Amino acid sequence: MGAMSTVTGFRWLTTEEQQSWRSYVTGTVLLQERLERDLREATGLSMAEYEILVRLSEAPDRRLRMTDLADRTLASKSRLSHQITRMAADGYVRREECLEDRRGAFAVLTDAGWERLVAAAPDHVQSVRTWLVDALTEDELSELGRLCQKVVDHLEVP
Amino acid sequence: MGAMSTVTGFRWLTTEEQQSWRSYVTGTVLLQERLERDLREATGLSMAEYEILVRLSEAPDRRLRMTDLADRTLASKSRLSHQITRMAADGYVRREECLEDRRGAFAVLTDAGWERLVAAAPDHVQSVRTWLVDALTEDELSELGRLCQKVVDHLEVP
DNA sequence: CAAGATTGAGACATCAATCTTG
DNA sequence: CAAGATTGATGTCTCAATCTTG
Repeated sequence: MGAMSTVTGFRWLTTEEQQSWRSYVTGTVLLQERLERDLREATGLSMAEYEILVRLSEAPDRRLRMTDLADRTLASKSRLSHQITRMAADGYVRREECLEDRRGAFAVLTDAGWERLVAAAPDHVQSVRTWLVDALTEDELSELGRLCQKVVDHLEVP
Repeated sequence: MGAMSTVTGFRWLTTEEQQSWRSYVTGTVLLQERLERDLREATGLSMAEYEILVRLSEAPDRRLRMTDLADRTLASKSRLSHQITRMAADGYVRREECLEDRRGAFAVLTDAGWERLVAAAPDHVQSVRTWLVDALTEDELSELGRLCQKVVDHLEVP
């Protein structure tokens, strides 16, 4: 497709940019799949479920408003609502109504959910360490974090 | 959860490692969603479809064996097969049998598929440029690519 | 039996519509 | 009307099972 640039004047990616972009896509996809698979095999949880358990466990009274939880887990309200329905059926969370704002709803971590998280966390952390942290030097990991944060900031500001 | 380390001796992530990991997750998820949405709105294609069109367009005779195409698009055989079924129904690709190995099958890019790719490519490249390339300096993008490639190599070798 | 590929069932995501309360 | 949240329909992914040929 690059040949078109001479005709249209459109700015394609340079060979080096393409290469970086390719490495980025491959790395993020493969790492994501590996972590997802590790977690699933070790604990039966998906990353989405794990993230929800973590966020609730960190919150005061282990409860968060649905919108708040959706923001923190990078999920849409719809996706989160379906997910919470499933996790409530499994007994890991429950819904509670919000008294201050009657439109609102809380998702609350149950004791079973807490136990599930405690049991799963070491496996997941080990997996992140094995496949990401140990793949890079300390400085490289910091730099990766910094670059990703730059991308985040650029996405949110423009 | 970090408090457990004193009891169990398990090695959790340090604050800095956690921060890098968080930025990484947020960045990759948000960028992925943004590019997916941009492409969908501009062209009606998903990234998965776009990737398939690209890989086929680059191949000799615009055709690839299913397994080969699956590898290049980082998809499972199953996912690719379903996807090709849908795209064939839309007229962008067609299946052809393999004469050398009768178990095999080719996916072949149709003219309509080629036209679809040509129409979509500038939008997608612009989107990648806007949200990733322009968010970083030239050196930073190279470094991001290098770090991701290190992760890929580490995943494949261990 | 292994490799290439497909299929169907069930899990999950997305999108638009809906309902309720501010 | 906007914001918080849920729902149902539809599309896509995963997993295990299957079929065919090497």
